[in-house]
Amino acid sequence: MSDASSAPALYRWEGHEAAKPVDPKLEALVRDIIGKVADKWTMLILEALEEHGTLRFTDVGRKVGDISQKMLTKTLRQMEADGLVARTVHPVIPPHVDYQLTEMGQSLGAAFCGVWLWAEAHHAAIEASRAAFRARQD
Amino acid sequence: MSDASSAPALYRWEGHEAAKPVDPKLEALVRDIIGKVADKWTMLILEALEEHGTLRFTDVGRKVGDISQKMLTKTLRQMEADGLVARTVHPVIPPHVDYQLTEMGQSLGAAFCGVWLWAEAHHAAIEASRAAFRARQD
DNA sequence: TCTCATGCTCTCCTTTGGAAAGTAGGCTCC
DNA sequence: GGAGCCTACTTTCCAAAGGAGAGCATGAGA
Repeated sequence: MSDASSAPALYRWEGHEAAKPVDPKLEALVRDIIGKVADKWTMLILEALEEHGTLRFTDVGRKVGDISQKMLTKTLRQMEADGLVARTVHPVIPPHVDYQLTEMGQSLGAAFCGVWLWAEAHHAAIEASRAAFRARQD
Repeated sequence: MSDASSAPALYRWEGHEAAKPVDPKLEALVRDIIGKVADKWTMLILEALEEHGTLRFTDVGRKVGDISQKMLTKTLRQMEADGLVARTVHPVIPPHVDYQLTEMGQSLGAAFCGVWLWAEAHHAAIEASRAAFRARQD
């Protein structure tokens, strides 16, 4: 992905576009996916569904924690559109909607597993870094 | 942090609480780390530094792409505070500042590697899902 | 003297996200 | 028979996050 080899590589900040020898479509798409997927709520919902299997709307919110209904709706919709979760509506009164991970959602959950493990493994080091950084600021 | 005296914040919407056998402190901390780390810009910067080694401020911005200087500064500062990147200031004129991943940053990059691979492997399926979802909406 | 280079910082304005109230509609309880 | 109730949203209003672009410091070179 090194574009420094032959491209002038001008600043995006100044209105130019960097010439990239990589397929720009794929690049943009992967970037878009990362932008959607590397989201706090997406990760948290993914984890909740991975852990509990099938959940109803309110239960997802409960497992995730401090999420507003708006973001819960929006994120679930986005995940549904991307094929990460399956949404099953039972046409009963009162409404009953189930959410569960698709196969693709499960594979993404597996991919994120390493990040969770990393967070659990390094939280002490991170706290130490933050304290040191704070001290350094004075 | 946890508003309930002895349980993590659950059932925020209705003010109830559910018994979770997990340590709420660790839970909150890991959640905080995920909230910081599961960020579009953090991931993109991490990837840029992982791929190119040491980069200067403007180069990071160039490699990342469409990032505002404000977010670049803010995200780099956050990553520095968390011990993910090392910031080296060479006191020359004009200013010269280098950024590179710490060991911890590299390990996080490795943890995220699976997500990048996932994104590259599933982008076609995601696009198909989106198209199908869009069609379903009509 | 004037400009440039670099790593920020500041200001202004748009977009995003949170809190809470509203909605649909069959069902139960009085 | 009508007053809620239940659940999955939706809407409204407001605060916070984020983007665009200009400004700043400061010595070197033109």
